[in-house]
Amino acid sequence: MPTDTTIPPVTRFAPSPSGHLHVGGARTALFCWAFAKGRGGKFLIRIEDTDQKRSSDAASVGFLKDLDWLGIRWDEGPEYTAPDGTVVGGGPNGSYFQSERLEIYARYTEKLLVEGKAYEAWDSQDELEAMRKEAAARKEAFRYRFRGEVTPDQRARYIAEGRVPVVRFRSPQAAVTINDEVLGDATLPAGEVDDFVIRKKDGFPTYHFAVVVDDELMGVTHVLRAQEHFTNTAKHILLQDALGFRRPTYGHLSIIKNPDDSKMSKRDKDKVLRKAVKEKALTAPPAGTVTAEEWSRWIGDDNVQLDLDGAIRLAEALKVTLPEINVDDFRRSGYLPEVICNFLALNGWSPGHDIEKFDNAFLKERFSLDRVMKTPAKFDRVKLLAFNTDAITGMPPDDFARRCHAHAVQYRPDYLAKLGDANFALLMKACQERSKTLDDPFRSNGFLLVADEALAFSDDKNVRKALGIGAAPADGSKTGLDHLRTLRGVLAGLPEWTQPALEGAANAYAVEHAQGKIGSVAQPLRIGVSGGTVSPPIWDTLVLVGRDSALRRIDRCVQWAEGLK
RNA sequence: GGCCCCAUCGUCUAGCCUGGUCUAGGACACCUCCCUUUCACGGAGGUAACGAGGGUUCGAAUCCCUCUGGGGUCACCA
Repeated sequence: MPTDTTIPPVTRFAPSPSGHLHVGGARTALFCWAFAKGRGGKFLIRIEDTDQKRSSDAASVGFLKDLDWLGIRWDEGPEYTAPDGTVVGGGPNGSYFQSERLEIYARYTEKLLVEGKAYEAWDSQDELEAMRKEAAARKEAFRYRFRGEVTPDQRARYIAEGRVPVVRFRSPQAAVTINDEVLGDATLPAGEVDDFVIRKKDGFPTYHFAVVVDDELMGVTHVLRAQEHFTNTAKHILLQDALGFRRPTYGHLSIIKNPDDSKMSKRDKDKVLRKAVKEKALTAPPAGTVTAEEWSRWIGDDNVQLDLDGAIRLAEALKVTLPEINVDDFRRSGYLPEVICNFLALNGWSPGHDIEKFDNAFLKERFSLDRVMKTPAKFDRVKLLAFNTDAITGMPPDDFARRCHAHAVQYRPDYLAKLGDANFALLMKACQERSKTLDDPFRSNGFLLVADEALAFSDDKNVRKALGIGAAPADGSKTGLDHLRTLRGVLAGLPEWTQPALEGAANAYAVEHAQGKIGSVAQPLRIGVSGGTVSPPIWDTLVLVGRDSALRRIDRCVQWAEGLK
């Protein structure tokens, strides 16, 4: 069925309540948004909270913040006030929380009941289980079918027994053809769909029923959702026909996988931690990570997830890196929202013509269902990082500084407190071309934060080599440590502590004492003030650390290095 | 297991619908070299794929069949 381009499409993103937006969900939302907005249509959000076992408090719509951060805004849906004060959401189609639409579903359930297209079923869980087992024994797939009329007498008896019925849909035994704009048409043979439940014992509709009713009432024309729903679609089509509803156009999106081919999942963080715990054979939580109670609950059940803060603390203690799974994880790691969108879109869609870099405006303009991939994509974080690096190094310096500052306010307040405005600006200038994320200027320069007395010098191969420890030059020439010692005095006598002054002095020194090889004096200096062999350009680093601190640190370094011999 | 879907470099993909221009293109990763005060950036090269087998055709990555492999789904979860 070709897409009717004359009517502005309406799409929706309909997740179950969640505090965090998962990468896969983000892509679905992005595609829904791009498809509708690129065609003058509407994009709406609906919360599928018909499972009472899942909490649905305010935190359940935390993912709206992530969506907004990505630059995806909805025309209708839950209300949300963006950081810039804009109020998003609302709309004429009633509550966008399914749990608040119960009377609507009841009306349609009643209609089907009256028309004989649905019926009450009184089976208990145990009885259903027995039927399933029986079918399994016969090596058949279990499909629930109408089990005969229940007489008023029987009904009264069931009620007296305290049974509560569910309502099941009397599925027509007909082949169902699903028209899918991504996968193409597929026909399920007659009898594949059983008499599934549409109203649960607790009175709530099942997902299948609520979805069909809401999509009709909200005027949804295109349903773009994860491929796991593909088979469900037959149920929805049958229901739409029975209710006299319009059939939306479908498009089923492939899942996103981890590099190891497993499905990308919220549990991946815990998986990494469990593996580390097992490898280290830990039997108790490291101090300051999680409580003993949380630990035992978590260890005892693979389905239990640690809360984010606890997981982060544990990861630090175990020295493992948690995989980024949620949009917010990537935000925290310093990825740019426009890059996330770009990359996400590339996982499953391509504009062709070897175009890879584009923004949401382009995506909106060019997105079409016929170019959506049918195959699952592996989420390649390395390529994402490369994209992020390109975006960051290509950014106007002022933008970089501004966005890093915003990032620091959120996630690195300690740097803001420690560095003054001038030094913050200098750090930005020194770091942009070597940063892959907005977080890199902070994450890789921890030495700026520590007290001089607390700076740890790392005893590794590169440090030893640069300082000439353990392997003094055979020709008797000076070691890095010798240079550092002498240079300390030179620098201490400098009239001013600026990059040109420092560079000039060090260069003059190198020409005179190190065959002009600036590297042999720069590295020892770097180790002296940063504790290691990696830092921003040395002259900037020296200024950032400051004269007094730099000299103190060099003294400590010399002392430390002498102790090594 | 039943049913449905899918299959191009290690990865994301272009090409497939409308067979020849594909000795299969791009990007990330990887390797080599260059640049370099560290790290990173950058520059120049390079390795690398049509899952297998049958057809159809003058000609197939492109069309058909089989096999193999992968995914999804079979809940009073969504």
